[in-house]
Amino acid sequence: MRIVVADCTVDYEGRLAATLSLARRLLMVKADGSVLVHADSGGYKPLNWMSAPCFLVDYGDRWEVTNPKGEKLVVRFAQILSDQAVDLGSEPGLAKDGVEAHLQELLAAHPHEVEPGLVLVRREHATALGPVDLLCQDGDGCWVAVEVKRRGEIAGVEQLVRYIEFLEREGRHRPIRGVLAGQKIAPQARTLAEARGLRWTEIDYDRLRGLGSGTPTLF
Amino acid sequence: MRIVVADCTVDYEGRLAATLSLARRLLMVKADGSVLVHADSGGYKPLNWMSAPCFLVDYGDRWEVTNPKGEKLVVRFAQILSDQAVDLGSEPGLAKDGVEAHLQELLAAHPHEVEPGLVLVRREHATALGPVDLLCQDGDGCWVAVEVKRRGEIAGVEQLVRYIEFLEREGRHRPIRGVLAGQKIAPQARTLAEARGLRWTEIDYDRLRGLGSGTPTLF
DNA sequence: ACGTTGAGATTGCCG
DNA sequence: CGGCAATGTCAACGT
Repeated sequence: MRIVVADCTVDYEGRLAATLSLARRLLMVKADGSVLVHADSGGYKPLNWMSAPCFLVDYGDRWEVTNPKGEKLVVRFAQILSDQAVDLGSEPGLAKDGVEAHLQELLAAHPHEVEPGLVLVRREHATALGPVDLLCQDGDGCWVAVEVKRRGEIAGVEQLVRYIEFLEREGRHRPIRGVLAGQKIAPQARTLAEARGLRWTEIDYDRLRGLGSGTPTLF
Repeated sequence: MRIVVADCTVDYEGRLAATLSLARRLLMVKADGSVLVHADSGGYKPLNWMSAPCFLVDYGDRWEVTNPKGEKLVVRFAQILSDQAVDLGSEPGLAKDGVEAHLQELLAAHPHEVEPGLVLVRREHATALGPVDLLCQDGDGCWVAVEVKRRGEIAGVEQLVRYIEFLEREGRHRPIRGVLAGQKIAPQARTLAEARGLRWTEIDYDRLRGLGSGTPTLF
């Protein structure tokens, strides 16, 4: 990686056009060729960047970075204050815990947390439109399709509607109704779900995690 | 800004839990307190980070970064190879051109570019499901809801369907039909739009920009 | 190879 | 201030 601190202007032309006027900034050139332009604030996103694969030509007073899609980033230097090269080696990678997959796993183990009386029949039930997260049955034998989202939004409701429509039409799981389950369900998603005749429910992830991922103890 | 190159491990606990095993990485501490952990590849996004507002305590062999929401990032150092402080000053800011807002503005000024004979009645017409980008009428007095997208995809079609349904049911704008307008309309979006009885049209942004944003000259 | 989906987002707008 | 949508997403996964 190459780390440069410099007074510069930056111009990007590609998906849109974006310009940075003269100021002091941090530039990173990663081993894969990608270029990042960072200011001293503004969160984790660079002001401007070019993602790999791309090609950098260093003219000394400016960099021209292009990629195969025809996008172009030009950095013009007024003054270079620091220019440092370091070899970082390879990255062993990031391990994550607590994403949607975990929520789905926990709800699969505890379907009654979605709705009392619910029994899991199949997880990731395949349809032509994609997999239904949890396919269940309630105490009356009615099928229940559960869509699990970390955060439930309108797109999740639409997705669930498509599954329900498909399963209704396909005929082997009738009657069927749908439930959107998530840590948070957005107000507009609630409104749309209700308008579409679907239930929604907010799940307490911490409580659920406390129940464990195995079969719950009965006594 | 403080720029550190070091062999380290990183642990994050917050919205989720994420762990990085020992490797050489670039750490940035911005003036607003935010911390970024970058590898030598992987696009513009850091492996791990903590956004401002947050608070860093430097114990020499480790950093503990916390924020008011109770999230925590811990960096443990095995070896620090470089530690550099630079003053970047303030950032004059990024100027963008060519995003969805521009396209909508231009189409509001030139609705006939969406469809000949179209007249704009209201921009950003509010409904309970969200604002309709352009509410127009055609030469026959039929209402036309126009959804503007930089890139038209399936979600845009679904969005337009919801608006049409709502406006139909609500009754004050009947009859009504819908048009999806964008610089590019994805093949799947075209298919779905047609299946749903909606029109779609691709807009030549450069040509539209040439027409200007004011009222078009008649003669 | 391409389409789909999820993600610790961030910003701006508007109610 | 909160809800909501857009963003030059990006990466992983499945067909």
